[in-house]
Amino acid sequence: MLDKKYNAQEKETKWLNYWNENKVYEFKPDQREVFSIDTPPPTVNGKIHIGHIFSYSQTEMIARYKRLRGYNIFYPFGFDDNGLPSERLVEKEQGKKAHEIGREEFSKLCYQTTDKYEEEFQELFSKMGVSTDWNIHYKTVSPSTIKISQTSFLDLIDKGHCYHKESPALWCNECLTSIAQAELETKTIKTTFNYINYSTTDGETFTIATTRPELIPAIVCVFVNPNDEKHKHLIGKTAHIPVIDVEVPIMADEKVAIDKGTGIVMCCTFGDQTDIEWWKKYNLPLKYIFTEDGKIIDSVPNYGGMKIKEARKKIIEDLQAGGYVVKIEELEHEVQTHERCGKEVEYSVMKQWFIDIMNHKEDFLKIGNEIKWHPEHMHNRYDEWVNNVAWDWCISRQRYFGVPFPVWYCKDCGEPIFARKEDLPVNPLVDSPREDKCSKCGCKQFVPETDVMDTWATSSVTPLINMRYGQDENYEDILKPMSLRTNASEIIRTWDFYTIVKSFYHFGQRPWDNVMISGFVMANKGEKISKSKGNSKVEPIDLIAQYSADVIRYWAGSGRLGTDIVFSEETLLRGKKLINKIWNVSKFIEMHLADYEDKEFNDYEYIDKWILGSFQEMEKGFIKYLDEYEVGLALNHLEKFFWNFCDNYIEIVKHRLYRPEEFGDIPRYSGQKTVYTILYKLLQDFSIFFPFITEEIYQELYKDQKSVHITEIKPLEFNFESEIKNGDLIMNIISQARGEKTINNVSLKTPIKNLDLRLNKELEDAINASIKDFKATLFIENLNIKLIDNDYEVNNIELDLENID
RNA sequence: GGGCGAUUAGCUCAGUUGGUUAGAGCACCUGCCUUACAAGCAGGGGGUCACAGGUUCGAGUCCUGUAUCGCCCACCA
Repeated sequence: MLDKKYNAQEKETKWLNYWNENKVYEFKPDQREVFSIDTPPPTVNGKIHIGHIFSYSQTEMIARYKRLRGYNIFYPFGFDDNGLPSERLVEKEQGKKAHEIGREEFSKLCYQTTDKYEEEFQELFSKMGVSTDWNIHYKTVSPSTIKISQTSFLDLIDKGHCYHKESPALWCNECLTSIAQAELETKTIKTTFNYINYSTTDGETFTIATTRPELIPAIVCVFVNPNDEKHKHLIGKTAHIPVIDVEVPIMADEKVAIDKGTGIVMCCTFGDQTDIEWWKKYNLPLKYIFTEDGKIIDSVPNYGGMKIKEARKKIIEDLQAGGYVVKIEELEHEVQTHERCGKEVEYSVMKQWFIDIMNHKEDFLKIGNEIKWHPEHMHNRYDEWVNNVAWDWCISRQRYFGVPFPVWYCKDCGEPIFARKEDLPVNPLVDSPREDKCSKCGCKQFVPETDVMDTWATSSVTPLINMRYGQDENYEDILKPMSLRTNASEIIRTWDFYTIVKSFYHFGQRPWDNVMISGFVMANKGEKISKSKGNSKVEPIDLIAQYSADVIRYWAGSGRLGTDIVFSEETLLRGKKLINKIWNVSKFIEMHLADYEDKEFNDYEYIDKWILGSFQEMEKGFIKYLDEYEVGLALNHLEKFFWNFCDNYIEIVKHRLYRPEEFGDIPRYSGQKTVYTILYKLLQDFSIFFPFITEEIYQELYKDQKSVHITEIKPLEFNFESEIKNGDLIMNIISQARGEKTINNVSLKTPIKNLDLRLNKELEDAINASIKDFKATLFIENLNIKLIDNDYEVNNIELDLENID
């Protein structure tokens, strides 16, 4: 027997244990077709917020749907624990910087800390009912994944897509590491626009505006646009730079915008990306003036040793003292910052490992076209990024906690010596190469690579991790490509893009067939939830305790795919009501199935045909939405049917179920068979969204399988078009008659003394076919029907106001 | 500045390929203790579908422009 009230806390724990013990979500290859999901390994940085719950729930619903459609589900879960986010977490918890702790000790702390949080993460996601097989879960920094990342690196080396080169790279002088273009975040800051006078060696004065006067010591050239009538006469002359007292050439380049600033630009190595382009294009000298931790190098007179911002202040003062400053404007502009720490980025020049992006953009676009994007317009985001990406992918990080490069260098000639694939994983700081001398110069001493790989370099191999790439027992056949990748739109440019890059280089093919992109959770309309704003008012764990996982999932499963959603207590309340209703109607149905035996039956009552046919139609649409990954629309569609089922169908059939002596045993059985069939299917469909309460009801009433979650959705195959159409019209008439009672402020049980209807022939037949149900539902004493051509008219309702019980 | 998306009831959102009178939940108002459920049921009020043009017999839906918001990118002269 179902309990009078549903106790979510108790039942959710119960079914979690049950699923675990019975290995309901276990993946084992068999004859069934595999549906595989490449789900994002959350970054282990201490917090799972409601945004994670939102997007992971949507994926998980797809897993459940496909499982019910008979697929063998490969749905692993991972944690992205390597790299900067983990390091920053540990630094924060320890109150010390990594270099103060020491490399070995720091790594140990990183492992401990991420382990601790991963346990919490796993518990939280389990509580949400995520139907993953925890036996195939992974971490991006375990020995086996390090092996795969290193194998991937060596494979790209072998294929010539990865190179080591001294080249300008984006540099964060807070994190003390190089970073990739994809890790940039733009930020608006207030600064000053400084108009500074320079002169040519033949005495002409001209003005350049700059926000970064501290770069003046790095100036190598001045550019004007060759079409700039006002300034083109300066081309070819030599400029004298005050304060640092050097002379540089004035050159022409079309990239100079005539209407920006004064139309004259100083090129410093390196102030921005254009500087780097010009440096390469015109073979300009290199004047690198910053230290890696954000100071001016000592060899710069007057400013050496100062922090960048101090130097900026000082040099403006010096220029003002010399009378070179024309004016200073306040300016708000956008600068590029490192997304992990928010500090402005600089450029550095050092040897780094790069993966070739620029030579294969066409291939990456082609693969983007082969993948189905849901919603479709997200494909544009990808194309836009690939078209605009301007750098090869720098994968070296001068950090500690990550996948080491399996590389040593010859002490004499610098030639890299790679580990052998069969020896992986290796840590060059601890292990030695097998070779005893450099193949190039014969030197016998080696220097280990101290850099580690970028987080994305390792998380972009999740499909490889999933397929156990390069291992003896692997799933390469099954998972090339995987069925589905899911993530939020902000990491299309990183995780999706880099995974495509790697898949293309390793296998020459797409990593997945489908990509499903979720929206963001907004704190309020137009305000994204973010840690910096601290506007995530709700903790997932508290919400589960307060509302239950099923209810949270209702909220997470609402709305359109790829569309932002506002966190809404109202939606939670709506879910709570829906779940309550599912419970109550199940209790009702259970009550009337006490003597029920399921058997072949075809003699359905008219109204039963109506609801069975309606369900069949509804489920068609439901399946269509889910096949398009629109979980929210599917749920909406199902919910709408469900309330109709409760408020209309159940209200009609209850008379027949309660009083067989009046309606007959066969009509009662028809009703029983109908509610039995529909509740079973409703439980299946709802189980995608509410895995807990549906399991509780299923186990109590049906239990033809170990779990509702491994049953199979088999669409009904009735032919009840006419019953659906006319049944809906009958509902309209019932609604109108009920309205009449409400308007008269009387109970719906009030008898109707006389009801005069005008109906067309088809509808008259329908009402005659369901006459007992119809009269019982409305408590009709006399029914008079006249034929007309239109659908129907309710001509007269006469209530029996004296005979109210 | 570029790309993509959004803008529908007081609030949160649906509205498939253009087709009667634009829907739901919450909130509000009025009834109803009805042998599952008052966390319920039956009704009601509330919308110039962001704005301005256009295409069409017909536009919330298609086209153009504008505004506001969001995400991504570019802008450090």
